[in-house]
Amino acid sequence: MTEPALPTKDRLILSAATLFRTRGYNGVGLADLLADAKAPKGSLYHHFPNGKSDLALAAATWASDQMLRLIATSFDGAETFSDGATTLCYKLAKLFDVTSWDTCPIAATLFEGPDNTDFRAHASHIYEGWIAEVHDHAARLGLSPEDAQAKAEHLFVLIQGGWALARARRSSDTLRTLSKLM
Amino acid sequence: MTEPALPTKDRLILSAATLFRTRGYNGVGLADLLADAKAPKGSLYHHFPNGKSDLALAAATWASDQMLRLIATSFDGAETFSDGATTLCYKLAKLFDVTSWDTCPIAATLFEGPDNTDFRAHASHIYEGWIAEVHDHAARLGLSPEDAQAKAEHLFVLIQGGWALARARRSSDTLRTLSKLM
DNA sequence: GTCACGCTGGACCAATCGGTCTAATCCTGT
DNA sequence: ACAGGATTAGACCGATTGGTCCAGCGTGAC
Repeated sequence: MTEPALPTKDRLILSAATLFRTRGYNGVGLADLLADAKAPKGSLYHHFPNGKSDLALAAATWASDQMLRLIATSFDGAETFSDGATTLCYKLAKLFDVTSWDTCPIAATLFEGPDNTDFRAHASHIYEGWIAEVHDHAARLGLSPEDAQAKAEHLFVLIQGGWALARARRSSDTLRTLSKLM
Repeated sequence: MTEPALPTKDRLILSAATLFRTRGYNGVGLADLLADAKAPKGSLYHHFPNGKSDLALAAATWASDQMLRLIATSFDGAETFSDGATTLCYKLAKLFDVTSWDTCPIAATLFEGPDNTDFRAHASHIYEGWIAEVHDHAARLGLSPEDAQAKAEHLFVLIQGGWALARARRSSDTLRTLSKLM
């Protein structure tokens, strides 16, 4: 399941991102995590001195970077904001089908942790990063700063909500029809 | 915190709904649950033979009923669909401020359980119930069946996504501006 | 060669997990 | 008053939890 060629630290992050995403922070024990990453307990606490919580922050950041890249590639070739938004929704739908993601990985990983303030701040920072990325593309495509901000937040809301409905129905179609709602 | 006058079974459901909502299914141990409900372990397994998972289903149903009632009261006095939707968003914003809800209670309770198929089916059924309730009000207010369904799903998506953003920002304002997006 | 250090492997720990079981108690119908 | 089911109270259980600790491994520099 996990590339054995990857360095241990990366394998831990990848396994954590995958498992937290599907079962939530509290739903995954260190035993499962280490078995999936094929790493011993010593390595975990060497790379992440604070253990599970440190790993969760790293996994969330990793997942966020993936999302940022998805946003960038969706809008890079777009002529209009609407085009970029539609492409993003279709890419997310494909991702939904491939990985059967159960939740927004950030929510699953960060909104349960023991140290709520740190986790919550990190989650908020990540979400604002996504919105900022969309905002920048919107501005580049000609929207006024206020319109760009509004559109970016609107798209965020649609994607979060659309993902929730897609998960409940186990169908990615909801995500594909999202762009019609903008 | 919990009314001592309520029967034990109801106290268990109420505590479960509250705790699962804020910390997620796996984030709450039976010890916390029983302490909050001021009930001994024997009572739990008397009223809910399958223990924690039975209780989670009951708690989710209870939370869903609350939401259905909120939808009904929002649309009952409304002249147009838009009016009802706006009222609902404002009521949810107030609820957000009062309870500091962290997640959609259904998602927090049901999308983690050990028996994924049962839990998932229950969650899906509950969500469709919300959409159906909105659909009926929309149809009553003059929308065609197709429009009513589309509007109901659109509102569901906006609320789910808007709640996620409101939670990250710790501000209910996001929910109040939602109705402008319909 | 050998020293030092980043990393691994896993034994071990107290605490907590969800769940079982039985005795005591409460309540209601007669 | 009494019977008997419904409910409560909590001791107890094995499994698992996240975390600590240290001995050993591999590999570079000198």
